[in-house]
Amino acid sequence: MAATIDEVAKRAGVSKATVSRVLNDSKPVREETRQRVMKAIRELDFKPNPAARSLVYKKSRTIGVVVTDIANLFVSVLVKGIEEVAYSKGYNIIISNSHGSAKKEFELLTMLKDKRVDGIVFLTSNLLDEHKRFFKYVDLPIALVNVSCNQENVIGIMINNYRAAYDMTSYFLQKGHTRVGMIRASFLDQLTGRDRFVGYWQALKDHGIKYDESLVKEGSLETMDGYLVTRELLQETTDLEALFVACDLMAFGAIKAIIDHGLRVPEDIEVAGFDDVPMASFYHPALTTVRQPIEDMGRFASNNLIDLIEGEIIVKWEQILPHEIVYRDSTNGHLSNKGEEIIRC
Amino acid sequence: MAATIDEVAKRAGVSKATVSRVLNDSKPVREETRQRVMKAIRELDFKPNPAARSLVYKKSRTIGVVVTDIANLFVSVLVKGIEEVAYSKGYNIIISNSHGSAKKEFELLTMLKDKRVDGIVFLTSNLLDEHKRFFKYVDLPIALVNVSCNQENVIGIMINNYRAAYDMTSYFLQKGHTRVGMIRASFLDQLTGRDRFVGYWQALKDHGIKYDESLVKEGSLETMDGYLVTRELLQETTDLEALFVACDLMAFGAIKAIIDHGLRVPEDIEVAGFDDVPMASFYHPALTTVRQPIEDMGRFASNNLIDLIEGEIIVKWEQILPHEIVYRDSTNGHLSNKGEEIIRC
DNA sequence: TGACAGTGGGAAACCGGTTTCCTATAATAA
DNA sequence: TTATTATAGGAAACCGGTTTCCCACTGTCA
Repeated sequence: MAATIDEVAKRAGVSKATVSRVLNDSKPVREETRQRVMKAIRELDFKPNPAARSLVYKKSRTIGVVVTDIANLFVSVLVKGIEEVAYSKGYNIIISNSHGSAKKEFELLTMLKDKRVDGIVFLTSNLLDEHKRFFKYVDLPIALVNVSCNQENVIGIMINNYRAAYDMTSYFLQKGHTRVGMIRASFLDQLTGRDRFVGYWQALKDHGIKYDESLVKEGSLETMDGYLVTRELLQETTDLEALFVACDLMAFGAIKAIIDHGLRVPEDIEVAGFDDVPMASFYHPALTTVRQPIEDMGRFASNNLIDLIEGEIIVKWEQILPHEIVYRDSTNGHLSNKGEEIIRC
Repeated sequence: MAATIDEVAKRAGVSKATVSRVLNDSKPVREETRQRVMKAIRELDFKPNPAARSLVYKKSRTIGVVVTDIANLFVSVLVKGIEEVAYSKGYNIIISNSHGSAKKEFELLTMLKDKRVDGIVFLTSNLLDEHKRFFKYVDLPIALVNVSCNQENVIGIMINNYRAAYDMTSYFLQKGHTRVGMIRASFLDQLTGRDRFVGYWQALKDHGIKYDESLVKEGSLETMDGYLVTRELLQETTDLEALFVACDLMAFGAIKAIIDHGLRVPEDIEVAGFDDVPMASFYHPALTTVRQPIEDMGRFASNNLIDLIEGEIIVKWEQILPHEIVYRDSTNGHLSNKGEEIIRC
């Protein structure tokens, strides 16, 4: 259907080698000839077949993206950033969902390797040693989001999760709360989950508050789980003053659970989330949260990965992006209490 | 790096034609030979190069997905459905965002054609005649979501938007409300937007309520716009009793605006949305809404498109999926008032 | 005028598969 | 035993590009 280089060559009265030269200006071509070729290309609406090109170049100009669940707000915003940069650099992305299963993740990584993608952006909720071994096996440039992995050809993009959690918890403590709970990511989630939990733990310690295990619950990263787990927490505890939730989606569920339990946010219990997904400011009450530059994280992942693919020299194998804390109604605004306020960290 | 068919052939002591035959069992091969080849394939971890294959088959086993904004909840859930089916059938999807701009849409459709995708799933907020002409030009199987287009090689997947809007509006009217407003999709959005508006309009008419233009506002499909537009509406109107919003994301913004305006939902104003995005049941108050089977719509789009690509006979060029109405707190439950209740339509 | 370098462009090899065409051998029929 | 027919599998063409290799032609210098 589509025109081939041979047809262009014939129409322009040259060999296909010449057409190729014009296409990529890889070798000087006489101006008059170039014009003839260009004309033929235009007239036939010729576009080189990417499969044929990949075959010679041994590059597919495609990057694979493995995520836990594209329907998750954090993930889809991330993908948006990835896509934007990839597209602008002439790469395509192919997306696949692992549903958080490590088995599926390996399956997908293998599939992508077999599809000959040039590199992979990988978002997992739990980086295992097995993953690291696998990275060596697939032998492709890889960009990890939210995790780092000190390994050849693997770059990491993240924020300082520890610091963010520490600051958010400290904020509660500085307001004088002593019963501050946390909904953290379930145990499997080692990476960001652990850092955020440790930040919480350390802040308590530094403020001389004893860590109380009964105020900490674990959930997967979904709204439903935030709801269920918080309901449990409320049934077991009566003096909770503030709750730090490890991601916004769970925080929405947590707030809902608190209200359904007959308490008010922030009057009875203050709640803070993590991520600043697009909905956070429109939830009622508007959610105080740690703003991750999610879309930027996607852009960076894409950008650095493509640099790596194209053989640029990588100086920063680990990229820590700045985060902000956004104070909104769910914690009754900032200390100074002037409505939404953003603190850059 | 990766093994080629020649290496496999050499190792198995056969010609590459034979390896290919074993790979695709396209012609009988002696069992003993097949075993030898299989062994070589296993030992070299050989996977046929998809670029080389595409070149011969003139098929890329890739489908392009053009959406307005992947970070939108409706869209990402849709993509999830698309991906699931495509993956299970051995297709990859490549995603691109149009940001709702028709110019970008044409650019992307062209790009996908040039990339030699086998078909395209297309989600637009506004189907123009120019699009239809373009479909002819790209000459590829196309699946449209939320729109139909009576044209060769173009299939449509949608729900009965008119009916859903009609039912939802009637519900308000049956409760005795007479001042029922609507936030509809902005004018550009002809397709689903129009059907939903006409459903609202017709329901009013059938219940003998005069259509009042001042109760209808338009917004893009984002939360922020729902907020802004509702705020305007509230400033201009004092006797609003119920509000039907054309999509959940805008409905969240609308509820927020009502509360910020000092009124209560549902006590003062009842609000209903459209879509049933994952967050709807966890918003506070939980949102009454039309449940579109979004993920299923994605699955159907993917499935039917692949059938079309593979030359199956298509009987239903237009697929109307069933919708449901989910009654939740934002309208104070169903007529019978028994909490969340789902009516299948 | 002849030797030599520089330049434009064609022929052919190549990328890694699939498929057509054909031959050698085994199996069957006469 | 010979003629005929299947069957397995090799050689080569092909898909649509890029790149190497080489040659013809032009312009420069001796």
